[in-house]
Amino acid sequence: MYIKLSLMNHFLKEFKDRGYYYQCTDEKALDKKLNDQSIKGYIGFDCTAPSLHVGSLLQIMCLRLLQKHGHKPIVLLGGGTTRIGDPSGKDKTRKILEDSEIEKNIKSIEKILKIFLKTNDKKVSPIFVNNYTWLKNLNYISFLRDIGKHFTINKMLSFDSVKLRLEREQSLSYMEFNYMILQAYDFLELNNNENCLLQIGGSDQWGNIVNGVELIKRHSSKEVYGLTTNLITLASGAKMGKTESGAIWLDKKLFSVFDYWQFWRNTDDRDVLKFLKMFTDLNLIEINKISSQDINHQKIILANEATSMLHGAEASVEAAQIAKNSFSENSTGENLPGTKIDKSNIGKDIINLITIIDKNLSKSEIRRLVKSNGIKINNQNIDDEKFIISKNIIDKNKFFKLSIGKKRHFKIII
RNA sequence: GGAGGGGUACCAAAGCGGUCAAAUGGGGCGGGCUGUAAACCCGUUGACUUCGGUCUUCGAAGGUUCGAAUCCUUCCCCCUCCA
Repeated sequence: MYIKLSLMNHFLKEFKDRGYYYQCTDEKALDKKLNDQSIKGYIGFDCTAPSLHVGSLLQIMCLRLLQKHGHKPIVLLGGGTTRIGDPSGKDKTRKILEDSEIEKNIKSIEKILKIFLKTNDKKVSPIFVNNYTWLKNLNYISFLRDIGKHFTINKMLSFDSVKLRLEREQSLSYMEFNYMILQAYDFLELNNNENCLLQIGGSDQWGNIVNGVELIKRHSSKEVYGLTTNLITLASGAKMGKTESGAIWLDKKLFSVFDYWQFWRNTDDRDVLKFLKMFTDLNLIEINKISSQDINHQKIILANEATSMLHGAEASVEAAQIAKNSFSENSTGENLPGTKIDKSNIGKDIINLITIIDKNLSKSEIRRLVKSNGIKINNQNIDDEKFIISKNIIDKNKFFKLSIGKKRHFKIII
């Protein structure tokens, strides 16, 4: 009995200690609820993108934390609401996706979430729902009578997502205007069907979440809770999860394991402790100990933890090994993931070769790289743009190492 | 509806007949220093190039001119103030 209680206990405390907490509809009541019983809590995921990226990782960590404390996470995939588009924080109506695309997105997003929420404990195994299943069949008249009557336009107009749009005189379609009602209805639906008592979301979701809580109070006279997470601010002021070169995807098809590991390894010194707390399973006492160690060591721990959580321990170790090898001076590149090229490429010059390796680089850019000592073959600087890929550079194992800048290394297999 | 201001490269913002592939800042990229960090310093930042140049860019389409981002016409889109 004692053990069971302690497992459930202090979800909110840890939620705060890890730096997730932003606000809560009724903190005391929720804390009591969470400590008294195992509940179900949900987070909704938008299905606009082909996968999830690091920007959604905090929400995923919240669901994991629920599990850790003996609560059951519900993943709501916004198959229905994605067809409408959340106006929060957006100036313009988003382009509406094709149904087939949304379905495809849902599948790959679900796949990622299943990795993070995998557990042998049935009591906390995740429930996946798609709000399209209930939204698609809504009857307009009865919806307006049952649900619509609980919303006043006066109040709806006061929400930031709506207000900001109107203030800037940017059009807000009636369709989008309904988004918040649908999200509130989702909560009601989950409360009815699953007895879900909690919705978690980013701080920008506060308005939508509160709507759900209030709808349930009015419609079903039941008390449920909303909890929001901090917006992550990086030391550099940039947005978490997006880099110049694009999003940090959680799908290895879109963003390789090695790059993912590197992403964490390259964390700004000032963000390391924050990230260890937010994005690893290490307990806080342990993190505290780690934080006094060498900063680079801390980053490696962060990278290992974050990568193995998503891609598995084995892949993480491999990535760490590749990193170790590729950043040591005399690495032959043997351990790098290989890129195969056709042997007809022997005899081509360096410019044309790199065109094949990175299709985003233009020939002018490659020329510039060569001129500014940015290209290496087998750790040798290439300063002639007419350098020909000849047989002499190829190792007996039929590969050579190509480096673009200091951080991008390729094992080119012929 | 009335009056005015504006759309320039990834972003912000100068240029307002030739010397403009377009100042400056931010961002990016490469190099240096270091620790695969930050800060800082240097270089670079349309494409193609036989490195001589060539081609495409300043909201869109036309026009004037030897010559236009710059002048004219039409159109599209934004913003501010008044009603």
